[in-house]
Amino acid sequence: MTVHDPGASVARSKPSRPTMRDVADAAGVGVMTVSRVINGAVGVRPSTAERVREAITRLGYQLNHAASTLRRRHHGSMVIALLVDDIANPFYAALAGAVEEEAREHGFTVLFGSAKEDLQRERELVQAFTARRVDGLIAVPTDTEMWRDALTSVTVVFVDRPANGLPVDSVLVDGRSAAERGVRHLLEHGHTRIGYLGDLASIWTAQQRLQGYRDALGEAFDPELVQQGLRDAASAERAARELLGSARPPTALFAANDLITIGAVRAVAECGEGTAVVGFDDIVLADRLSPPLTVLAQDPVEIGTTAARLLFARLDGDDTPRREVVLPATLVVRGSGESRPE
Amino acid sequence: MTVHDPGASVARSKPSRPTMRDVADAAGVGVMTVSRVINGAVGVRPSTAERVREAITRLGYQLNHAASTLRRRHHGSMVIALLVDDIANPFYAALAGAVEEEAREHGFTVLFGSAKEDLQRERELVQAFTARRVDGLIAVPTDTEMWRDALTSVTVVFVDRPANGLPVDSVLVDGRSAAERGVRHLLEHGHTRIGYLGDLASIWTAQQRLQGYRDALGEAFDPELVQQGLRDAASAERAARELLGSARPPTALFAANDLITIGAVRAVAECGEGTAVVGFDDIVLADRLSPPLTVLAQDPVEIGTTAARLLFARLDGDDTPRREVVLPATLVVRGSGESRPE
DNA sequence: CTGAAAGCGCTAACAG
DNA sequence: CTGTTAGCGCTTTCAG
Repeated sequence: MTVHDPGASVARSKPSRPTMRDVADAAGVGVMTVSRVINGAVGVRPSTAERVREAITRLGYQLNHAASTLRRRHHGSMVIALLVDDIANPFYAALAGAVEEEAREHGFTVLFGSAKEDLQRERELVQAFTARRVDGLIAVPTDTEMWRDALTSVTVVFVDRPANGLPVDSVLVDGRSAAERGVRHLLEHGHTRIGYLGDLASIWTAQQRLQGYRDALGEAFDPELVQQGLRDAASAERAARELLGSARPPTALFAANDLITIGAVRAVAECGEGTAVVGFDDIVLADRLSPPLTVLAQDPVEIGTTAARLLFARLDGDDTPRREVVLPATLVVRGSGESRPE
Repeated sequence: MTVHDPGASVARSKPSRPTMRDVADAAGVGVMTVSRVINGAVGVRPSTAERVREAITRLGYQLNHAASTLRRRHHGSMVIALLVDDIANPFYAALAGAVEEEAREHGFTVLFGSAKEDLQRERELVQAFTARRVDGLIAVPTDTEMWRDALTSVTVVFVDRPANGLPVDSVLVDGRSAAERGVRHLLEHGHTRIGYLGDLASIWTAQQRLQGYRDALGEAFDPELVQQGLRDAASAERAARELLGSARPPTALFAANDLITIGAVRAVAECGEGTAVVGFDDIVLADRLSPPLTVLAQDPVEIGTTAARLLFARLDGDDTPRREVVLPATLVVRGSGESRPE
């Protein structure tokens, strides 16, 4: 025989929660009265409302949101979903915080998922979100094509990747211009051999940034200085070491995102003393590194806020033509990009 | 008259999605057959199943998860929620990533919310989560008391704060010991006047870390060197500057979390040259600061994974007595904590 | 192997 | 001001 100590044992097999019927019975009223009290008691006698409220707290009743939205057709689930590459990346974490804040102001709760640049996983997440009938979806899409179906059932806003003709709002950053600006900055300081460290070539932002790099270099572009497919700081560090250890090493490095910049900084510190670095995305304490890190800073909070506002405007009935908001990334000069080659 | 270009205009007023009835009619079968096909067709003739599947894809049907869990009592919503202080904080972002990973392996989707140390907000979030009938909840609780009700309806795991007698599993970090270890490290390098920079005194982890600081100092404890209530890097920097600018400034600083450490590093760099620093929580590129930052590193991924595993074990039926897992924070010696006072 | 009826918890649409 | 009836989309139960 097993003895359970209710105080020390974790409550299992949760008792089935009280329903509206239970509350109605306890208060001696009909279910509709309870429903009315819960949804902002209009047209309920104060004394009755009070009795109902008392029964609610006494029974510990809580509205079943799923059941309620099942019946009222027009009112949505009041949930939006956020689909990013990886929530653990500080950039997306900051974006998520901004989206949550905006959602909260509209009374929405937020689901999230990290696709990790995996198509299968992205599909599963979108599937899970739509099955849960989210009212809106803010996403960093990997494969634009698979989104066709999803669009028919949920309002979507893309972030970081263009709509490709799909009827969706999108929030982008002009990474091409920014990268060009960053590489030009290095050229202006006398560098001619500038290494490029980038993420997967399949990612739109990676393509844009590489394009900016090429545009700045023009004739001087040398494919031997380009390393792509870098998904984390460790692989970026390896790639940077490789470039720095080659026969004719670059005198400067352009790192195409935050994780890659971290790897580049490590590599330069350990085997590329004096190599200039310009990174895409700002990093915490970048100003306290030695040398202080020159970066092209995106504003994840602004991106998230903008995307969320576009989404909620749509949910509030805005049916104007689709919009594409392009935000800038600004060059923050701190030191690492201003050293001249020997 | 308004002309809508369906290609360029954002799809509004989503057409009501096809139901199981629609699929059944389209396939010329009853709804139950459709239901059976969707939930792993056992006992359905292959040819019939095929016709149903065809209708499903043709109509673009998607199961309404809310409706389905409404009827089947025992099967839950397959959603868990994560309640943290602030998802934008890299520490919680990493934790969230770990929780999501674990959830995905169990087929669960994750809701999240940031309470931002605001009781009202925490209550609203818990309310929203339970109304959505989440099966589980991983939370960094602000006010342990308000959780009593929630516990009756959902399985909860606490992170970063103790259960206080509530029947909940919890995952903690021994911040007292870690802080004591960190401060002792400074004492061993000759520091006697060590400033303390901490978060709100109401937060359990902040209390623990302050206690560790006091334990290490013993008789030498001086309340004048203690600054609390620091909620972000900016306020931490101000507080640190104040300590460093005082008549008898400390020769070392103990920063009680990641955000505070960032502020402390800034303050030291600008007006406390040579002041030793030990920070709680590791920071990206901490090893590349000058001097490299000595920290007490917690492992957010391990914390998140552990919490999620405890939760899913409970959801899978584990009804053993409640557990309290205590993880360590390890001293990582890098340089900023080893400089000796002049 | 398949379908019809009942009902999950709630709200819309009517009655009183 | 309040209650009754129907039914949201689905699964359970039970009868073919």
